[in-house]
Amino acid sequence: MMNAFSLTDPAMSEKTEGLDEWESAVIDLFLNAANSFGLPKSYGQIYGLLFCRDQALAMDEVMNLLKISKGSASQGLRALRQLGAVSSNFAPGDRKERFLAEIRLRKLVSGFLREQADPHLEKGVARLKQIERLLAGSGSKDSQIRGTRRHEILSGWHRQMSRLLPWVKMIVGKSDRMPQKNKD
Amino acid sequence: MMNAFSLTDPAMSEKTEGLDEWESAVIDLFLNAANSFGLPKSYGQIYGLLFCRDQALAMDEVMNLLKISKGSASQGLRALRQLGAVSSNFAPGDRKERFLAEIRLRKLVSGFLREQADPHLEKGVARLKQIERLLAGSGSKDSQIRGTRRHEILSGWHRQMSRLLPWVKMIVGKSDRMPQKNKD
DNA sequence: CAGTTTGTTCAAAAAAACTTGAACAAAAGC
DNA sequence: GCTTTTGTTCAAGTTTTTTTGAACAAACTG
Repeated sequence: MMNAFSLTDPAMSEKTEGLDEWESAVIDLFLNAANSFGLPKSYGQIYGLLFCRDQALAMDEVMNLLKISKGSASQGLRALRQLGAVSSNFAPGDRKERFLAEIRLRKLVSGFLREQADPHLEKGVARLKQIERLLAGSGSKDSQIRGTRRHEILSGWHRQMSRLLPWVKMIVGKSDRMPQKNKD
Repeated sequence: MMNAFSLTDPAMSEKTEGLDEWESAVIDLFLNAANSFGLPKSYGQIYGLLFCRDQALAMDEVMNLLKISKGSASQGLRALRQLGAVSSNFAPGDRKERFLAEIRLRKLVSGFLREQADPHLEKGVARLKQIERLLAGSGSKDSQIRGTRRHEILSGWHRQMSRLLPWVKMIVGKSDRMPQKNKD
């Protein structure tokens, strides 16, 4: 139950034990991608590892392969599941929860938008209302007119962004299916 | 973090001297937005301030109104110009460079994508090539097959993201013009 | 039930990102 | 040329975010 395959060179196995070179490169790719999306590096590493594997991995395997702490693994896996980027199976007769990467881009994008973009749009509504409220307060007549214009501009932006998101999901959804395996 | 705006308290007006309440709220909105986009807070503040104003502001005015350092103001304004989010005019007979916010959403979005998304896509090509190279290296036959599949998936994602960006620019561009003034 | 395995939480440590301000350069005025 | 104004750079300081690991809880086992 411990490992899937043995390494050819025991001397090199200390550093990236259990990971092939290409896997390390993929993990590093996702590490950087996570950073760009404003997510912790460890989330990217975890996703990258699962992305490489056909078999679902348990938390301790993730910890050991990536050499990250229990806390990071636990929090990372939870957040990724929340984002819809990994799913978990409780294999029958096994106590461990095992994790698998979601590889359909459409799902990844829509999960990300749902968790990151949608909340911001909602908060935006509240902020616009607050600005509207403040407009009546202090300030010269001139400032109030200017403020009203700015409020209108921001409202327009908000409307446009709200319209954009469904399109993004749609466009990415098109032809999401990969050449080979279709796990849908 | 020293955010915020004083609510109806004249005693606190020292802090946000020169800013109306609604302006502070707008600046705070952009501060948060910048954070969400992975940009430093100060960039958001600077853009927010310029967004509020009809007149172009000089760097020292930005510094004083926002109470930020010279370094932040200088770097922030430069980065924002690079993003196409602010433009600068050298008023004739004036030594100071003065800055104005770009308020066309289309321009903001395309600038952001150009500076942030496009470079990542380019780097992605290089990374995919690197993975391809590593695939031939160490690893069992089984791992190589798996790696090849993953490489194909990533290539597909890359293609899709490349297709998406032009659409985003187009969709946001549509009806960018605001109800009132048309500055195009 | 006592012992073991599995997973969560959170305070403290470490790392990363941002801001500051003083030294420096560039250009204009005198 | 010398001084003043304007803007840049970057090392050091500050703040924020992320990671760690030990204590805790929950669930299974025998």
